[in-house]
Amino acid sequence: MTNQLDSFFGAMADPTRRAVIERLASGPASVSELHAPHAMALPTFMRHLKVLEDTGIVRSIKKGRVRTCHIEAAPLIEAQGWLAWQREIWESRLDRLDALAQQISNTKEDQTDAP
Amino acid sequence: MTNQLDSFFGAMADPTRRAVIERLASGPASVSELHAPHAMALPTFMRHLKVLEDTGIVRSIKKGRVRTCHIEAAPLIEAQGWLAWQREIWESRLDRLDALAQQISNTKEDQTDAP
DNA sequence: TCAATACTTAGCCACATGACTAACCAACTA
DNA sequence: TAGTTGGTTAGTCATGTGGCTAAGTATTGA
Repeated sequence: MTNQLDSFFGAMADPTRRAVIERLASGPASVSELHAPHAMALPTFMRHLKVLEDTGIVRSIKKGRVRTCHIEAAPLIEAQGWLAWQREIWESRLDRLDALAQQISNTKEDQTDAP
Repeated sequence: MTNQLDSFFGAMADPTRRAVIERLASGPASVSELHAPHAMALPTFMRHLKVLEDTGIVRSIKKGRVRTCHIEAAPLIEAQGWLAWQREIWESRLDRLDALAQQISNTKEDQTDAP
């Protein structure tokens, strides 16, 4: 279960791989098209692609000698969800602290007003 | 610039570190409190904490012999923003494809209707 | 059919990462 | 003040990751 997030975040931790995602967000592309802007050997680049495919972020089909890649949104949405969830918990806690702080300051006011 | 995302995603790629975030989302805690549920040596755990601190996701203050940690939302929000941005591009592209598909099917209807 | 194209496989190397133990320091507490 | 608690530093080790070259396979176009 957490394994999904492990490999997703791991995949996104590399700038080359994030660049591939950014490129693929605007439409499918072949391996060499994706490789072109990156100054590294093709086999090295292919291994980055493999990481993305293994994680399920990218899918590809080979037709003839060309492999075309496209993006798969599900893992991206899941990770975004996890982050949103954490943020929600964190922010609701801040709200509670805020409420508590107000409560305390109100009590204080009562005390100073009363006698 | 992208370096920020690099280290953030790298930090989140480990289940121990994500568990720490999940714990800290519901309030600050000391190192030993954070360590307790994890079956690993303290120095090992401390290095996970260091990764989180270096990335700016966690801050800590030492008072006496106790170090108390709390979460810092900014990097979390930034990463969420990046994911949302990618998703937006991807979805708007799907919308455009959709519109294009409709346009084509309309043209087809016109053609079949006309003669 | 032959050469170019588009990957693919195999194998190597350097450095990063995650885990451990052992020993240490500093601050409470009895 | 002596022991305990809470954290820290140092050093070792195995595995993972990102990079390379060299050589191989399968399509495609001339």
